[in-house]
This record gives sequence, C-alpha cells and structure tokens, in this order.
Amino acid sequence: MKKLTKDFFLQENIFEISKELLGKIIVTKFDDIITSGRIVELEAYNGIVDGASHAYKGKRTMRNEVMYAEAGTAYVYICYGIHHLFNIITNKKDTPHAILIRSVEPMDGKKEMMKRRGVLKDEYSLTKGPGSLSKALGISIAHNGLLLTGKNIFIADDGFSISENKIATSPRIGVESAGKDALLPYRYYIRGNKYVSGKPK
DNA sequence: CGACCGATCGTCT
DNA sequence: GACGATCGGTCGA
Repeated sequence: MKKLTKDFFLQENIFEISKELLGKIIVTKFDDIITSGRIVELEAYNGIVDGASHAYKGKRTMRNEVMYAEAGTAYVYICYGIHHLFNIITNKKDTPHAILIRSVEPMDGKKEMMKRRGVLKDEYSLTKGPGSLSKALGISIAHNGLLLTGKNIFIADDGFSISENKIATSPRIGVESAGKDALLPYRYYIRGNKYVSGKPK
C-alpha cells in the first residue's frame, strides 16, 4: 500500500494520469475513522481549452480558485445545492487541470459509509456517482483546497492493475451545455464494474 | 425499461 | 434571477 506523492499528480498528460488513477484507492481518515474505495470511474477536465471545465478560457472565480493550486490539491464544490463533488488537481500550479472522481468500489469502512449514506435503493448505490461517493467517504466542501499528500485524504496504490482492454471511455456525463467539447471522450471507467454510474453497456 | 420531475442553494451575471 | 460536472423518486408503456 503506497501513498501517491506530488510527483504523480504533477504529470502533464491528464489523460495518462486519468488511466493510471483507475484502480487506485481513495482513503479518508477523519477522527480515526477510515473509509476507502477503489476508483472505477472518473472524468478528465483539460484546463482552459476545455469547454466543459470550470476553468475554460482561464476563468477564475471564488469557487474555482483552487483549480489553479498545486498538483495534488483537492477541489471540492457543491453541485445543485446538495452534492459535494470531489476533484483532484493535476499539473503545475496555475495550470488548472482537474479529474472528477465519479465512482469508487467500497473497500474499508463499509459500515461507516452506510451510516453516512442512509437508506439506499441497492448495494451499489453506496458509492456510485460523484455525489454519492463523496458522502460515503465523508468528503465535503470543508476539504476544498486540502493537499492529498496529507493524512486526512490520500490516494493509495495497492498494486492492483487493470488490463488496457478493461478500460473504457465515453463522453462525460451532465455537460451537454458545453457544446462541442461535451462530445470529447474524457470519461474513463472500468468496463463491467457494478459501481460505474450510468446505464451499463 | 425510459422519460421526466422536484429538491435545494451557492455561484455567477 | 437563472442555472447547474446529481440523485432518487414516480409514471406510463
């Protein structure tokens, strides 16, 4: 079990990082309660040239300021007034690349995650979807700007590896308003995994 | 199944 | 004042 360091997030090719992040583990530790899950679905947001990115054309606002922070910073924002969405900032400072984590497969602390989530329609919805996984792992807007090289939230590698043919791509979800860039295949997921959101294909 | 709808509120114009 | 990088529910075929 190896914690990913800043070097990993500093890589310049966000698509390479995205593929490598599939299968890695998000671990949170709050008040000595540990929960974790394996990343099975994510989306790349390719900085200022990406029409679907909050940082399109170099836009800077109070909300997205953290996107311009150093590699390995957590960018958490609230969507639809309810859901806390968790992103990892990559590339060097002032290059606002972000990777949205969309789903994980639960590992440690399932009991605690179920407590945080409440009543569910099925076992897979525990950590399926960006709003759901954040809630299950206890990640909230309070962690916006936190460095993922610290001890509260970090990404770990347990040696798990995925063959290239298990990695699928598709357009990103919920970004229709981004026009042409909404069609880019920047969503990555593990083919066949039950925790991947959207309809199975 | 698929289509649609309401909740809910911070952010940006 | 309008609008989400969502979710969970309902309704009809």
